[in-house]
Amino acid sequence: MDNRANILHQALKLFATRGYDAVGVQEICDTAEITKPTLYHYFGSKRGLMEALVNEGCAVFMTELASTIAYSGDLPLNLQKVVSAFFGFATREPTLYRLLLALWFSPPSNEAFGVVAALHEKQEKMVVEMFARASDDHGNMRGRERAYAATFIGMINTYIGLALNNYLELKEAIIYQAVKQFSYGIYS
Amino acid sequence: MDNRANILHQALKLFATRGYDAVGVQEICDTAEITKPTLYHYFGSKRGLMEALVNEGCAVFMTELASTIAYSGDLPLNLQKVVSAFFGFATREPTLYRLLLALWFSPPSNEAFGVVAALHEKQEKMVVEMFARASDDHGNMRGRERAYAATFIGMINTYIGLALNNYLELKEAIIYQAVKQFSYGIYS
DNA sequence: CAATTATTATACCGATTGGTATAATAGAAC
DNA sequence: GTTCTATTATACCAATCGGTATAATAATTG
Repeated sequence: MDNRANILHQALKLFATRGYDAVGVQEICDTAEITKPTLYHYFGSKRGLMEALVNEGCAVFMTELASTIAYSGDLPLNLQKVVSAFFGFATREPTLYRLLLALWFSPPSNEAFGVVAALHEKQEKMVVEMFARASDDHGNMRGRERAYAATFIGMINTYIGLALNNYLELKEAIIYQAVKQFSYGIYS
Repeated sequence: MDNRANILHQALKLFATRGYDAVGVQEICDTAEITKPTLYHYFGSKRGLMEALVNEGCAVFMTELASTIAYSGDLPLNLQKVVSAFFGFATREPTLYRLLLALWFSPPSNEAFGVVAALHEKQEKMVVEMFARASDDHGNMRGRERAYAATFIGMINTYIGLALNNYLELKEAIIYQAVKQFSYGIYS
């Protein structure tokens, strides 16, 4: 048995369903059928466990996202690729994404917030950069790159949140709808 | 000094900035300069304190919201009124709204989630009802009232979340933008 | 003033929090 | 067979968790 992977797996389930603060280290150990020193041997601290969880779980998606933001001269196509990458990740890893969403809206002073804050900063920087390059073709966008990026990511997360609560499915049609809807806000 | 009101005030600040789970009852008492039996005399439990906080803080807004959903025959006007009510509430009570947002995305098994779940259900029911009446005039909407309501509220909360993090200001123009943006998703 | 009521302070409850010191055990290399 | 290293188990730490029993105090009423 791979204890490390098992700890990560059980911790993710517990954190996602009950919250980072509400789950104690002891409970994680009991669920994974190991003891506390074992957990601390692998991760050093509860926060270290959380960091491993988030970073290793998002690594593939982050490189995937990086490749979608290269501006191609066709902004709608870029937007569509970004939305598709987010939706795909949320579909593949719904439990992890639920945890990320909860932490994103948790108070900044919360220990677990710091872990995902860096992640979201990277995401935002990527999307900001995409809009910055697009504003070479669309001059009226210049100066609003940051607001656009935040609104765009916010809308994506709204759709994902609804999907996680079974209000809708993240099918192809929703991708187009999201892009169109957002684009309308820009070109208005 | 009104101890009850003071406890509510201090608890709101602590919960909003550090999270419901992360704040202990003792800390609330210390901040409000009272003792634990006093707090339990007024609110019975930590959850009871939370309920009083949310219910009393949202009472005015909820009745306000109820008056905006009476369908007037002009859907865009209705949508605008609803958005305006939400934005107004979030502007008047940013700390409370930050707390509500965090709890809305917290795991359902979390104690504090239950407190706001009822509130959000009421909000959703109101908006669903509005869309249901509007679908008498707009037949192509029928059957999607619940999805529309969730998307609409989700978009509103996205804008409020961005405003709370200083990405934008909830001015009049944003209300129109939100309504237009959402409407475009419907009539597409 | 005496009696009643509302509110408060002190001290405590068992359980749990994140984290660790120490030593026993398992496996591999020589 | 012995030594070395990686991993594990037992037991513990002070601090805090939500909640409460008991009794002193303050304000109100008769």
